[in-house]
Amino acid sequence: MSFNLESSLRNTSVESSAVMPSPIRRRMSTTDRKRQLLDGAIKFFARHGIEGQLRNLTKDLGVTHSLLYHYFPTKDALIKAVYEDVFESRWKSEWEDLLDDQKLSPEEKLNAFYIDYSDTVLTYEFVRILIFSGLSDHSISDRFFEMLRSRLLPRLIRETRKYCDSHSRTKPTQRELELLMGLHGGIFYIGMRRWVYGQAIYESSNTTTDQEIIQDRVRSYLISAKSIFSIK
Amino acid sequence: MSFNLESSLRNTSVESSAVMPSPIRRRMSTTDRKRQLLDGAIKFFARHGIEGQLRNLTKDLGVTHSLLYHYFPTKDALIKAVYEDVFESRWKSEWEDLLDDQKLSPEEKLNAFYIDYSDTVLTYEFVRILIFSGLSDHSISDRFFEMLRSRLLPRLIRETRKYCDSHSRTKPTQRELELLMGLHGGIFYIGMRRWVYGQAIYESSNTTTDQEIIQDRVRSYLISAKSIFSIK
DNA sequence: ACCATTATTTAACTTTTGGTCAATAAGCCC
DNA sequence: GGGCTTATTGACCAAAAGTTAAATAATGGT
Repeated sequence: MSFNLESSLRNTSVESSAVMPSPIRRRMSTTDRKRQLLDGAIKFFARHGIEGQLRNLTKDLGVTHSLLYHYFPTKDALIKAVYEDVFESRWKSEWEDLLDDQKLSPEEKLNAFYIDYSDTVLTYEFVRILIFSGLSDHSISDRFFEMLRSRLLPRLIRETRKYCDSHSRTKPTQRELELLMGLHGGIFYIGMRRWVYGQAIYESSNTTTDQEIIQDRVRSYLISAKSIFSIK
Repeated sequence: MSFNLESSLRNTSVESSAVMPSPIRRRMSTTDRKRQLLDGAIKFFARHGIEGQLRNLTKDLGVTHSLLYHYFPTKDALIKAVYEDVFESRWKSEWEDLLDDQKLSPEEKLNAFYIDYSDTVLTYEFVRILIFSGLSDHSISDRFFEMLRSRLLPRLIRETRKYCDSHSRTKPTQRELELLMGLHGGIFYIGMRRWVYGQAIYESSNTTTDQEIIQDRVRSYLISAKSIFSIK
């Protein structure tokens, strides 16, 4: 219906005038390109949210936005793929093995676990995408927390009890879980401050590292757990 | 250019056929309507993010989206007004007085403060809007954390030191601040779980309340602070 | 070196959406 | 009750943004 004359003129005149040597059209293998688009989408949606425009996403990658539709039928499908990928690539089954390791003390386990957990989970992409998901449809956040709840929390409580000289095998109480969530949330909050609120957590001159912070907090958690739960 | 015939037909036929008695046009005072629109916008943006469509926002309120432009010149102005309002209405200057109160012990102060802080800050609207702001432009989140950093954290550290039998007036160390942020983040995480991840924190059958959780965590924080900082 | 395949682009269409404005009518004052 | 003010609407516009289809051109196989 509408001619859209001006916009056609603007597009061609500004960017790709007939004189310019047209950029070489690179043709990649299906799998490589799909991977590249997915990685780009992860980075892009992490920054701009899932409402980010596909045209901008592909502009960063040097391809047309139409190309997306060769690999993903709709924007929703792309977002879903992003969620899947970011979730799959971050969750480590080794965490369970680590927490079950017989040779480590409870404190060593918690330290090792939360240090590695922070390294893999508290990244720009993951933190932001997890929160974007939570704010909209919960699609990954639900899965993530289900894994946490069923596979990690019981082990963490078990180790906490061990530290407190208790070997009870009863179901974790609400109070135990909440104290643990205090630690867990406090650690996740490091990622929030850094990647959501944009705070530089500590000055570069300072030698404090994430590791030291986490070790302090784990120690703090265990000490107080002992103090609170050991007293009958 | 385009007639848009179908859509006109669809709109009128579904909703407001000529036979229907046209809904009475209610005329409110400027201040009342503005307040109502602002409140609606807060709720709406908290749920859908600032990318939510104005037409949907006003549909919930039973008015046309054009009416918004009678009160707010642009969408950005509305968002800014939402940010202002939600921020202004939540920050309590009494918190500083409370933490300076001479008659309370450090533990009582921290408990009272974090219980009230949770009640006012850890609401659906505030938590989500703060995070939406952080994810996009930081406009309120920066202001909020600046208030926190300059007015609350020093007082909280001072009380922590008092609890640890130290009356040092030196600038809070990174380590002290990080331990405190562990508590603070752990408490904010309660709101995250509830309003972002959509988790019911504890079963209704359970009698554990937010108050008890917070008291546990404050106690845990103080105990471990004493244990970590008192040992020379 | 050519051909077939298909990755990639160009150009369109459609719907959505922020924003404008003249027309309408609710409430208030006399 | 009539008229004035202005809150409210409805129709509209233009740009944004998702989606599609035909045209183009890399690449690999023969």
